[in-house]
Amino acid sequence: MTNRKLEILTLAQHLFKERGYSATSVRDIAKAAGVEAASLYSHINGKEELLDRTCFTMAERFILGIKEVNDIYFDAALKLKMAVDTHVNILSNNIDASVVFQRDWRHLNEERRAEFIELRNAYEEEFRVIVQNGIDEGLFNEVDVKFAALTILSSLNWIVEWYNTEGSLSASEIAENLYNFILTGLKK
Amino acid sequence: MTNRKLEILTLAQHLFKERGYSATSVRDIAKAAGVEAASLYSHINGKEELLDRTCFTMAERFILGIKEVNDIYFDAALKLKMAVDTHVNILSNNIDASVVFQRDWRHLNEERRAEFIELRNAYEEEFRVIVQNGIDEGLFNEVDVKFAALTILSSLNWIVEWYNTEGSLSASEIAENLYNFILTGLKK
DNA sequence: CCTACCGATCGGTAGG
DNA sequence: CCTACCGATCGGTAGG
Repeated sequence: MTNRKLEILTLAQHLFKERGYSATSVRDIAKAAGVEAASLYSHINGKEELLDRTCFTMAERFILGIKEVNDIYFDAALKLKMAVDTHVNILSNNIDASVVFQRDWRHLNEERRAEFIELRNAYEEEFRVIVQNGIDEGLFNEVDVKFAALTILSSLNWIVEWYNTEGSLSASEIAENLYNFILTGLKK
Repeated sequence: MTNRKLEILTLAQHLFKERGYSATSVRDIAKAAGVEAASLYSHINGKEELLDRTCFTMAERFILGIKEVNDIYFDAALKLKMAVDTHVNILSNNIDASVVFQRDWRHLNEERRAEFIELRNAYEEEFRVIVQNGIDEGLFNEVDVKFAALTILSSLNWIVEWYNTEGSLSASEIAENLYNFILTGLKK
């Protein structure tokens, strides 16, 4: 990918985040890039390619992250801690792309959408395995594993709605707070 | 609101949920209603009215729900339990509208969007107050109140992504699971 | 609720 | 990277 193409992709991701994929026109992206709409097509195949790259690049990042965590750590609680930390770090380092990844994957074409859902399921499965390990090791309560994994991921994903790089909490601090919340809850 | 208008609104909410507000055309809605696009305009003022009604009707439901909870209960843990139950019940009884409420409010016009954000903030504030009460009463850990309220709400809101009325868990069971998770976390 | 139609904008192409 | 342009579709209106 050329520098210029990456530049266009980054601009597009920002617009997609702000307005949504469908409500962002090729002309909006062109304007942000300082060129005419037609000129974009010497760099990209079409609008959908920008969505596709965003969704699959993010999916790869998340999957790579969780695989690394699972390779390095053995204790389920530590695995969960590191998985949360990795997830939050990927989100906070790619806020625009993360929102698109979470919200606009529905606009992928049928074939790619199916592939995307498979990748997302594989990622969620890794979280389920960690929770199951924790239960087997006697560390975690005997919760519904599927339910717990979804709840954990949803509490993580929402941060893209309010996270900003100039906020009082760093990504690592947010991850630590979230991990503590997931592990011990509100109760004193 | 006439029956026919409510019918059109319900059909629109379903399409908005599936495709997103921007990617749903007036003709899509008309087709679902079994009429020509022009015929819709004897019932509605425009596409945006359908979004507006959806967002604000849901906002009112949530706010009414939390006010009722705060009026009836005094103990912070019980308040939280009932707030979670009410929230999950509203979500599960209005899945289509809930998704639109959560995702597509961005497409409201500037003025209405500002009003909407205020309502949402007011709702979140009620959750913050409950968490703060719990801390003051010595029931809850001394967490960051704003952070905790956001995390609680995010873990609740995600259920619209996978909830289906024929699933093995009822809305009340889901609410109970979520409450237990929020209160005590994973740790044994 | 319909037919007929509006101007605006859409994603994208041809040709340079 | 541009000008010029394409057919398709958009939200919506006029008039019945």
